[in-house]
Amino acid sequence: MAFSKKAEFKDDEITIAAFAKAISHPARVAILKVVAESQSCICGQIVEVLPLAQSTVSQHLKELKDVGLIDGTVDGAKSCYCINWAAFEKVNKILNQFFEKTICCKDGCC
Amino acid sequence: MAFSKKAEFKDDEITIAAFAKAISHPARVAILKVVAESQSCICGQIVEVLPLAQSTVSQHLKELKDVGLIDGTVDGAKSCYCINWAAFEKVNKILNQFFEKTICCKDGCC
DNA sequence: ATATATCATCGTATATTTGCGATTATCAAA
DNA sequence: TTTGATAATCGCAAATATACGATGATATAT
Repeated sequence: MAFSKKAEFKDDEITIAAFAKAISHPARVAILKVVAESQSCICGQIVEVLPLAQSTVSQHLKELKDVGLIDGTVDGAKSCYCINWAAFEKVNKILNQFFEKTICCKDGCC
Repeated sequence: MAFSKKAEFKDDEITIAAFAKAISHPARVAILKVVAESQSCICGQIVEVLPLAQSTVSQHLKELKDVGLIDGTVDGAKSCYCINWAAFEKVNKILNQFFEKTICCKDGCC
């Protein structure tokens, strides 16, 4: 393979793909739901409800944090994760725009 | 790793992740745009506008076909790909619902 | 019938992701 | 200070994804 070709695409295509990638694993979808819906968003409580080890959950949390969907604050020995609602809405908007703007321009193909 | 844990999550989480995965690579985002917007949707023409080899594009097309986003019809020696607009709308709806339904239920965490 | 064009599939190499245990760092409590 | 709890990070193994050239299959053109 030698190297990835991802960078050779258009910016908006790269952005859409990156955001989609963030939610392209069930664990991360589940984490977002748990963090959004629970009163507290302590890492340990997320681990409890997921069928994954603590270190694995931590990695998924990091990925979501890297893309901006969640914020993490150190709260003593614990870490508190929260949805970044602004980013959350932005991702929704960008994905939605992709689908809305990709409209049928063809007359009779297929 | 031994085995994937994807199957241990909830159905809707798996579905959302699978659809997101389909558009988690810039090449597939680009392909969807090209197929939707071009008058014809011949594989060769898609290859022309992408920085990828024919076999690679064919693989990405297969992934999009597997998830239902596009249909492929053999047209003589050529292959004609089209957006499955029903599936396209469904994916948009499901992703959108995930974002819309994941609302803030917390009062004062973080 | 042979040659050419188009595209899917196979085989392969490399990159990335996923997952876990072990370790480390930090804070709280004893 | 030591102990325990929490969570990030490291190191490793295995699975998946990405990418391409080569090959195969099919249809068209000569």
